[in-house]
Amino acid sequence: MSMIPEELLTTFGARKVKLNKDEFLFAKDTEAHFYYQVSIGTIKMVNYNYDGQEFILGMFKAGQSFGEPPLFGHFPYPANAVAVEDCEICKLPKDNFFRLLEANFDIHRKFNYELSNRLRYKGMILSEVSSYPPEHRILTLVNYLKAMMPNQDLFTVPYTRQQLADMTGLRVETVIRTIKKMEQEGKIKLKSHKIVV
Amino acid sequence: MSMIPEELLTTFGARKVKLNKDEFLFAKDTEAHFYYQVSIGTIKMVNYNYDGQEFILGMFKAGQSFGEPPLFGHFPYPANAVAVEDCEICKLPKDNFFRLLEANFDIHRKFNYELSNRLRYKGMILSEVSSYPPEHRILTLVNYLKAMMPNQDLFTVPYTRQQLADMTGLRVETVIRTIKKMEQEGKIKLKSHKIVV
DNA sequence: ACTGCTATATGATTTAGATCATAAAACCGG
DNA sequence: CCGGTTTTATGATCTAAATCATATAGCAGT
Repeated sequence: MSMIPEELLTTFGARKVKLNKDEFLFAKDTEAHFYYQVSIGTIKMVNYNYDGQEFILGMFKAGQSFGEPPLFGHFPYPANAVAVEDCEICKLPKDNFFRLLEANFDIHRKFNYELSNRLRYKGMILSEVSSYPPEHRILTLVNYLKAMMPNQDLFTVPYTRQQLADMTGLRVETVIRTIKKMEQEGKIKLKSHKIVV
Repeated sequence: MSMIPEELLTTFGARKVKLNKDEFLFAKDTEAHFYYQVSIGTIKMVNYNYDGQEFILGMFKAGQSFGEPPLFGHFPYPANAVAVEDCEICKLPKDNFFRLLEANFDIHRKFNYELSNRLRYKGMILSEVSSYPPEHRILTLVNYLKAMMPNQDLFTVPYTRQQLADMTGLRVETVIRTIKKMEQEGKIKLKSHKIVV
């Protein structure tokens, strides 16, 4: 389930760091020195524009890694990593990470898989944001989120309307109104305000 | 310069296919069976929405590969591959491609690099499309395109206003007006209608 | 149960960019 | 050089979603 088993990370010299909600782990445009993997909590990769509007490029939960593209691609961080809730993160120095990869071909392959799937997500969202109305954007995102879940029965979207807005390039009010409308039209179901698919 | 040297591709059984301008190489939502690399011409990865509006997810020229994420990530094509001009494409069956990768660790690494950089591009465009006005979007795209060029002197943006619109989620008219305004304000230079940076 | 904070809700107003319509350049093949 | 296609250009109008302004509901901690 984990991108890299924690024991293996420890063997290669990983440390754990704790973050409080809303704390930054690293900032956009800085250099990447570590491999990171969520142990507990949720991390978001996020960009802020001039007037503080957020755009969430990805959400990462227990077992998932994030912020590796700058390690592979040799460029500064394209976004900020921020704790959505209190977190515990495994942190492995870059060099050790590459040593670990060399020694574990299967894991190296796993990163190809992971990066490709992130490209898929970004391409999908990009097509949505560029030319589809709010309803379509939200439905596409929700369906994707559900499809990502191993367990295929009822799935409750674990995000607030603000977060959904920040993931789809919409404003909160628009998301609130759109979700309400869709519920009234029977296009989606809500359970204590959360979308259930 | 090439993602994979053509001789090596040939050794592993690659064939060449020719495409006329506007011809499709593969369609969104179909299964991926081949590795593709541009030999001559330009391929665009593109999505069409209900009323035919395009969104260009990437442009690929001689030496560049495209459409590999579905091979690595085991999902159907998330977009269509269309010839922007007459093209010649190297085509290698999936299995042979993976055999080639196994035999060439350095090339495998190169794909990590390439995928990471595409993620960077998509993340950048995504942040732009979601919350920046036309002028900013166009400038960001243009600067990125220039930065990608090995030769760092004068760079002429090789795209039409329609293509720029399709890459930034804007409409042609908006791109035309914005470019004209930026030129008048001295923010960019034009040479026979093309942006020069 | 009360307080404070965060999330959801909803109406009124504004606006940037899409649309629509039409024209003039620029380019291209024969 | 001509006729056709593509690209660039520009004005007028429209509209969906952003913005602004409050309000209410929900929840977490004391």
